[in-house]
Formats: sequence, C-alpha cells, structure tokens
Amino acid sequence: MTNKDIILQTALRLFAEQGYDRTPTSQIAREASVSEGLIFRHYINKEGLLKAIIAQGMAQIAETMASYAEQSGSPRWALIQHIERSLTSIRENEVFWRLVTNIRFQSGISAIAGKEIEEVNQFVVRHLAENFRKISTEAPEQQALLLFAQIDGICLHWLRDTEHYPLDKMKQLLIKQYNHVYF
Amino acid sequence: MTNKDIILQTALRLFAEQGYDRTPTSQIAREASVSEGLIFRHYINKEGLLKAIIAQGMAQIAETMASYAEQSGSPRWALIQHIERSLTSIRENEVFWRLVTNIRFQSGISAIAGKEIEEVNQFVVRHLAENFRKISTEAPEQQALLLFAQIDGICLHWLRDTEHYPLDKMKQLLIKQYNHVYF
DNA sequence: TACCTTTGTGAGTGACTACTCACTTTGTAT
DNA sequence: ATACAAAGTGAGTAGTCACTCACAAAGGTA
Repeated sequence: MTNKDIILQTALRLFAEQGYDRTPTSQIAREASVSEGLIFRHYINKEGLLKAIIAQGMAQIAETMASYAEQSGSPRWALIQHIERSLTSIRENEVFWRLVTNIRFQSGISAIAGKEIEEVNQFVVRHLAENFRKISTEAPEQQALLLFAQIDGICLHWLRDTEHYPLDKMKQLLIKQYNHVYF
Repeated sequence: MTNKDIILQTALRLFAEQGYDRTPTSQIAREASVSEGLIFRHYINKEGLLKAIIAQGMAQIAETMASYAEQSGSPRWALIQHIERSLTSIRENEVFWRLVTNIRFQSGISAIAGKEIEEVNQFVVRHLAENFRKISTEAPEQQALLLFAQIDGICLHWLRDTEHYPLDKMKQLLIKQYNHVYF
C-alpha cells in the first residue's frame, strides 16, 4: 500500500465518521502518518481528495453491479434480486455509503462530487424500469423510482442507527410486499 | 417581526441552502441586516441558533401532527392519510425539511440537534405501528418502520431533485401499493 | 559517479470565522 | 426627567484551516 492509498483510505474513514467539512487535512495527515504537504502533492486540494475517493468507490460499485447484470432470470426475480443485493451491499461497503450519504444531502458539497453519484443512481433506476416494463406494469419508470426510493429509505435509516435497525427484516418485508403486489 | 425572529428566519434559509458548516455568522448578520454581535446576544453561539431553529420548526410540526391525530377513522384510512399528509407537508415546509435533512445525515452535526428530530420520528413510527396493530398485521412495528422508510425515501429523493421529481405520482403509487397489499 | 524525477517534509502564511467587549441607542417604568 | 434594563453595534481577537514552498531523501538510469 502506497502512501497515496493510505491517505485515501484514512480520508474516507474520517470523512465518513466526521463529515467532509469537519475533517481538517491536518488530521488526515496525522492519522495517515504522513506530512500534510503530501496530501496536496498527490491530490492538489481537499476537493480533489474527495473526488478521488468518490471516483474509486463508485468505480468499484459499478464493477460489482455490472457483474450482477450478466446474470439472467425473470424480470420479477431480477427485481427481488436487486432488493436483496442493494441491502447486502450497504453492509459490505458501510463506510463508503456513509460518506456518500453525507455528501448527497449536504447542500453545499453535493456540487463537488454529486454528479458521479447521480449517474450511478440513474443507471439503477433505468435498470429497474426495464424490468418493470417487462412485467408490463403501468408507469414502469415511476414504479422504478418508487422502489429505488424505498430501498434508499431503508438504507438511510439503517445508516442512521446501524446497531438497532432491523435491516434484514426490512429486506424480507419489502420483498414480501413486492411478491404480493399485482402490478 | 423582531430582529431576533429575522435572524432565525435568515439563518434557517441560509442553513438550508448552503449547509450549517458552510454558512458563516457574518453572512447571516449581513442578510438579516443586523450586526454580527446581535446573533450571539440572542442565541449565545452558532449551535444555539441551530437548536432554536430546530426547536421552533419541530414544535410547529408536532402541533399540526397533533391536530391531525384528533381525527378518527379506520386504521387503514389513517395509514393512507398519513402518507397523504407527510408528502404534502414536505412541500409546505420545504426549507425546514431541507435543513433537517442536511443535519440528519451529517455525522458531525447530528449530535447537536439530532435528538429532537429522533423523538418526532419515533413518535411517528409508534403511531403507525398502532394502526398496523389494529389491522392485526404480523410484526406491526416492523411494518411501521418499513412504511416510514418508504415515505422518508420519497421525501429525500424529492428534496434532492425538487423540480423534476414526480412527488404526487409517487404518493399515488405508494397509496395504491398499500391498498393492494393484504397484511 | 553524476543527474533527474518522484516522493516526502514541516514550518510558514494569508484568509476566514466564531465569538467578545466596551460602548451606544432604544424602550419603559416610576 | 431619571434610572435601569434590553437591544444593538462593530472593531477587535484568538484560533483554525487549506494550501505553499524551499528543501531533503529516495529511487531509477546512463
């Protein structure tokens, strides 16, 4: 692991824990055991560091999503699978999602790194809409938006109270709901 | 309107637009047309100002919620009503909810004013759970958590893209879903 | 060895920000 | 009119933070 990577990992953790604005570069340097100047040599400025973190994390997410997309099955099964996978991935990438959440809903910052996040979101919604269309649901795009919002809502509530929130139960309930609904 | 109120309103708007951390007290003073010192005379410090904003807004929300709670009807109707009202109130109190959202998902700040928000949330969930219990749903508490997350997810997505997000359609779809589901 | 590039350092700087304080103005009760 | 409290001012302060820069060390190449 190079110092450049150590800086990235440390910043990811601290941004997720404390928030971007409340994490001084001096602290990142200290906890990464490098000089403060090195951060700026590698990432130009603090925004550049944030962008690099988002870019790396999103690339990883996109990669795993692509590998899943190769699998084939009935559209209804694909939808259920998507719920399943989303609510599992949040656990596996907890720290990164915590950072993303911080950024998504913070007015001033979302401009810095919001676009990459939006793109992945839109990709997900299109993928969902396609499956709803195959089931011949009326208004598939809106059904996709709804399901996406529902999954997102669960993720966000889990991030807010990770220890107590019954994520698995929520997953089961949501799946049950979509198994019962006649589109 | 006293200067104290003007400061509160101005800070609410700026916090919602730019975020708490990215809004200097000097800007609040300038846009409220008062001296910077006056902010601290009335609210002690910046955190005090934020707490006052949250307290006022939440009191207002609690008030309207209480007035609605007086109405009676079937539990299923009450659930539908809650969806209806939540997704209307978000439009009416857009600025305040935008601020609340900023705070809820920001790691460092939620400690300052997060408790009041949590309390109202828990109140809502308990109210929902009660209605689910009356319908004799299995696991009413978790059904309540799910519905709450679903509504919240829609609200959050609308706040992220207020101009384009089809809030009314989402409302209709969610209600339709809950009318079709057999608990 | 000599030379160049990349990586790394840490003291220093200018800009900004929350907050203070001595002082003035306004309102109000007697 | 006088006295007193509350409201209001704005220059000043101590501290923090992102970022710079002159310099040193390390690594590769000939």
